[in-house]
Amino acid sequence: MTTQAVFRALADPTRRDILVMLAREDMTIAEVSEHFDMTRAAVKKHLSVLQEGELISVRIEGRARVNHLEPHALILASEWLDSFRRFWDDRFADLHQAIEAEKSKDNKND
Amino acid sequence: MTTQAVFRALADPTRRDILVMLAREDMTIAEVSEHFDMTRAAVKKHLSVLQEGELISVRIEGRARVNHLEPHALILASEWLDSFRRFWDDRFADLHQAIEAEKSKDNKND
DNA sequence: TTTAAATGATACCAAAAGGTATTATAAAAG
DNA sequence: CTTTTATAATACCTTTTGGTATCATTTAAA
Repeated sequence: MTTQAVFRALADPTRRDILVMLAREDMTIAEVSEHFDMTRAAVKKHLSVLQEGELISVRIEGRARVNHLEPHALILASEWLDSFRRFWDDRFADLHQAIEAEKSKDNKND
Repeated sequence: MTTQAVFRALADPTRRDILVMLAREDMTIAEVSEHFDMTRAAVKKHLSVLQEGELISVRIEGRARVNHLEPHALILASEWLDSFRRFWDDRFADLHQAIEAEKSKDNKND
């Protein structure tokens, strides 16, 4: 697990969506695929990238592969970002409202 | 500024290194380039990506372009990750030591 | 045991990413 | 004005990325 593997995994919007989905419940490849307009093979590739970055783990149940969120690696990214916190902490309150506005725009664009 | 633009900007190790450098002091393209084994043009491209993600701003001083860290966008990424915090908070203490070990390996691999 | 379901594996393709080299501009210095 | 410095812009190249299609493999079900 490297910082690079984690940030690379987070760089794709499909993969970030998959993480959000897996935060709610474990899912098979087929179940994850239902939520996207792409082939199962493409989704499988994204899941492989997430697994390489160790953001998810997989357990095999019969013929199914059940994907499970592994938050461990996310801590790495979170801590990397935290090292910049001194630059924004003192004006965080001022910025908070602006960020909320940005985030609502975001949902339409991502 | 979108979540996508921010995570895309963070996906490259050179760009993350640039952010760390700019956290210490504002720098021109030439100054940033001195720290990397690539052409100024390549560094300029990375700076453009960082600017598109609004992780840096640029002010023009004569013929120089001075790059400046803008932590605002980093908050967006930080908050996105924080939404997963409930998955790791209760076992954070257990994981902390393992993460420190991972990070020291990291510095060699990134 | 045949068949259907879930996934794995491979080859292939187009677009994007990361890089170089080259040429053009704009501003400071002599 | 000429020259040097700092950067911009463009064309080009190679590798990676995100996707498809196809075929093989494994497991559950009829």
